[in-house]
Amino acid sequence: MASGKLAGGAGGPFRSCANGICGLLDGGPPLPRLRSMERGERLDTGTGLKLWTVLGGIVALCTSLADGRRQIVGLSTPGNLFCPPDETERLDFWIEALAPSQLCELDLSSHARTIAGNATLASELFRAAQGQARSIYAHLVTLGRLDGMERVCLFLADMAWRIGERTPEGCRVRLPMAREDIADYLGLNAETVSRIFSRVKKARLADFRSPTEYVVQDIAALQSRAPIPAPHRPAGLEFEEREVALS
Amino acid sequence: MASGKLAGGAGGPFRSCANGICGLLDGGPPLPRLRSMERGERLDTGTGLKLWTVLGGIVALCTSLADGRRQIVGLSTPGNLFCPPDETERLDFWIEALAPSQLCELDLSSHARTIAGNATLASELFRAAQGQARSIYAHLVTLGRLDGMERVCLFLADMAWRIGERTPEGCRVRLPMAREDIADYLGLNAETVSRIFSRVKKARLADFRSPTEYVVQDIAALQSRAPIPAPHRPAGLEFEEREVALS
DNA sequence: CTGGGTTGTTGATCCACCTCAATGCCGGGG
DNA sequence: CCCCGGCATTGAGGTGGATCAACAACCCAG
Repeated sequence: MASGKLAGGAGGPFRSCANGICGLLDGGPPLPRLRSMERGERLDTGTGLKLWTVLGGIVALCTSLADGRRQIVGLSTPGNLFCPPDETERLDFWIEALAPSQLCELDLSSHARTIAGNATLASELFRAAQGQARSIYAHLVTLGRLDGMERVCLFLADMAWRIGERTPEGCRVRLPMAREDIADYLGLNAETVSRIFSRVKKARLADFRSPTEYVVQDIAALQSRAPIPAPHRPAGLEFEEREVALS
Repeated sequence: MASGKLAGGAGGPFRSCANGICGLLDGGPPLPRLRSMERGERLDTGTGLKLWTVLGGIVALCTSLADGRRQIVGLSTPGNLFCPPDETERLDFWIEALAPSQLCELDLSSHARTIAGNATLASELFRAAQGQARSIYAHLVTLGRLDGMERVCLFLADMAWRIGERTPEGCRVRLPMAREDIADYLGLNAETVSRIFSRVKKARLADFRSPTEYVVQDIAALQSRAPIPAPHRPAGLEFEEREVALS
């Protein structure tokens, strides 16, 4: 009999990651591995089931096409947990730091039997994957049906929720990624992103203090420029804070 | 002690769906519910965890935006298993038949405790969700980075793998959905889809015998028009055929 | 067979975004 | 200090796909 939290809690993401999931594994090797990544550094996801938590910075899950076009399929900011597709059916995925980042890797590939034998762990993983699917769907609709202005407003609002800090003059965001990266996430190109930023500023939806910093007075107004809402909670695979009783 | 198959097998998808998953539930009510849907008919996904298998026809998982734009986020053809996002965070999803279809619904919402207590079932669900995520990622890259011609070629090749029948003159496909539906799946509009079909025919990549039927000589050539491959296996949440020992 | 509704095709036009190119800005190193 | 490389911004011009509209093909009912 044991008990643990799967996320959040006093220890922060790393502690909870280690305490929560690892507590569910029966006596394997000490699993969590801490990594630091420079901007632009890539990490191969390899084979087998792995989970990552972002401790600091911002990382992207990326793919590229045969001709070099890149698409970022997901962003993770501190507190997010994510899990790349384990089998890459000729689409190769990698993890890339868009700014200096720290993350924690949990390699579960040698614990397939543990997972198959631990219902609590397996159903938590299932719940988490369901949550992740939800945010991919939202991104998919964004790419399929929204125009540039709508995509950018949604993105700026999303980043404000994720990493903005409240100040007396509004929500201040230090943008930790380049225009190129934003473009590859939104299915646009860097020049278009830059142009739309100028339009956003002119429309007073966000105030750009520098290329890497903006202040939003009214996040709701910003995201209502798009006909679907941005998630108020950070997107990505994430465990909710709740107790789970283990058997 | 019991044993079952989670998909495929002699009984076809319905039997396996009933035999497999239901066999994993401890004595609840007989769960699988058979539904017939007319073209255009919608089915609300409701709340709670539900799984569907398609027995015949073709169904789509759809969303729409505040201004009416529709996006089809996934297609399911016979043999596919799918699972809509359970919580619709202000994005409303529904299931829509694009042609007369039959499907089988498994309502697991009252079996949360069973899932949390049955490691085999929970880890199968997790594996299935992982597989579903993989196909959403592929679709996301399609919408983010491919042009119209590439999207359409990938789609035609995908449909050939899913529902084509081999004939001496090539792979013959009866297209069970309207141009509008294809457009909403590919993030285009109906006129553009029609125009691109004409280009595909002119390029002899596929031979349209009628608006709803085409023959492909070389599926590989078709999908190689796009820089990423179409999945050879039908996309969507799908259980592989394999035995699972239950405890 | 005929008429009406639905769906598919094709054309003309427009516009959002891409591409290419020039310039500006900033930080680091000699 | 200047120079240089990387990134952001802005402009000019081209294009793929959307929009609007006309028409053709087909299905079904009467």
